[in-house]
Amino acid sequence: MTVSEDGYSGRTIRSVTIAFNIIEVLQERKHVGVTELANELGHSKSTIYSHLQTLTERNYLVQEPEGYRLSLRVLDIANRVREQVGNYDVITKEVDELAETTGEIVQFGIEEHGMVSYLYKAAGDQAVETRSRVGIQQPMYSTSLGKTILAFMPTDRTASIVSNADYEANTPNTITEPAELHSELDRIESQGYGVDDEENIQGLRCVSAPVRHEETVLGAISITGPSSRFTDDRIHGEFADHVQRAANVIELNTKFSSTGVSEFD
Amino acid sequence: MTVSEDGYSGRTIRSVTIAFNIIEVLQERKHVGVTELANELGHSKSTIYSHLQTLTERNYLVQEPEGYRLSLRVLDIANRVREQVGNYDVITKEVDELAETTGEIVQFGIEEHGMVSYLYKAAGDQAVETRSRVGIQQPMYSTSLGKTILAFMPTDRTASIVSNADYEANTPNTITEPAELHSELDRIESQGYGVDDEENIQGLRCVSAPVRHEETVLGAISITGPSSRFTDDRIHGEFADHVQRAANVIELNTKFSSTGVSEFD
DNA sequence: GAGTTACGTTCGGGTAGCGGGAACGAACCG
DNA sequence: CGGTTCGTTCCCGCTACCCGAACGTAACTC
Repeated sequence: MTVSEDGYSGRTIRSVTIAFNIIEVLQERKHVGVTELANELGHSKSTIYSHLQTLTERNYLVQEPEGYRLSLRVLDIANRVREQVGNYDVITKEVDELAETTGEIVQFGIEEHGMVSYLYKAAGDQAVETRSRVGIQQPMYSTSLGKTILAFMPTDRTASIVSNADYEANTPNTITEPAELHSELDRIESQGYGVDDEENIQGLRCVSAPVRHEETVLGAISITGPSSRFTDDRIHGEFADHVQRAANVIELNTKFSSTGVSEFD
Repeated sequence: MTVSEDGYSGRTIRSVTIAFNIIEVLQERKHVGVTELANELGHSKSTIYSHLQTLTERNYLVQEPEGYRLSLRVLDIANRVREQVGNYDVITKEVDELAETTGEIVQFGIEEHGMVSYLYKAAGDQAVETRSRVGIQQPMYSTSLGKTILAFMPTDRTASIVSNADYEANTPNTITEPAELHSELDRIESQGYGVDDEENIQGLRCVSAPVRHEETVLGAISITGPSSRFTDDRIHGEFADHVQRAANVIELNTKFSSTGVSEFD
């Protein structure tokens, strides 16, 4: 199968766009009414109404006296998605344990669409706030998870992502040059783990280790915390050890539950 | 706001239907290709292709060499939905504890669309298999959760659901008569908990208690297990106590996080 | 209780946005 | 190298969709 490069020429379907606009508003606010949505999304009430009917009939929405709201159906889909990803149970176990022992934020991320998506997150008792949340995306080049995944991907995929990213400096430390990124990736590949030194958020440092499978990476696990607690010594010492050990456990326990048979030549 | 009765006259939108058909196929199988989907759903490849583009652009799908797959974005939506429901954390805590102490299946359900939707489920170490799963729906009249919720709802809503349900006997014990159901609901209301005596699945019995808030019900919590272990004595004794206590804890901890202000007359 | 406002819902028409079919290019096979 | 199968593209025609306007109803005001 061929995977098209970026730049969508295929048409995007208007009605579907509207439907998901509605769903995204409903993510933010629990109950929304027809008129409210119509104003917000710039469509007529009748249009919105038809969409709401469709979504309700399909059981993605529920109509209540206060307005429409997302139904629990989404939870079912989410569970299926979790099941589809490598060994979700092992991942949560390792992440939870690491969060408990270190007291910091521990996350597991995978690559999607040239960005990092967070699959699971646990916060230890000293954990600071971050902008990440399960299911959302962040750039590859400015996070330790992203860089670590990039470093262990097949080289062509890495190259494609590195060259197609639009770099934006979140902090003075953010890497915004493909060349610089490539050499950073080489360093990560040889040392076996990646570090984010306030490149994504000022004051926060992270360490990540990859979970590898055959020729590619399933994802990576990271510890995040304030620079005050994340000294060079600890980062390259205990923290690097921790993430690498956890990544290893996940690797060993992950009987890659892919449906597709891996193709050998 | 007026809430329309069943019987959709509003139009349902074809493209949205197709989009969700795709998503539902992707729930079952991790990776699916264009041609495969086109055949399965009875549309041309170009149609499917446009939809896939739209969904991918919106980040609900990811394109991989093996085909398209659902992205982690869904997990974010699911988390939001959980946050929107009353106090999710308390509910999981109580359900987990009850599953641990009893060893059986414990579930929390709410009413949606005249059916029971499962919000959370935990299995104790002796737990048997059931057909329920988080996010899916089951009839109100044949489950203890459903009957219990019905019993404590505002009477007009109860009446509407009871009369609009299409009754189907899953087992010889299933209640299929509105009149009979109403008297069962009265019994549940007066005794404070509901029982399912092999009405939904042969060999399984359940006990449920309602979580009430002001004039209505937020949901109900239930214990499920094999009739062999669920004798009349235990059901009306320890099990009824357990669910009622847990429901009570949830009630007390639930600062109803509704956005809408409840209307008093 | 009339008048007002705001809501969800219904209906029909005109148009552009979709769905279909066919063709292209790229992999992969023997 | 011919055959197959995949994803992708393109264009044409029709229909399904979006809009606007009207309706019904609940709630609130004075």
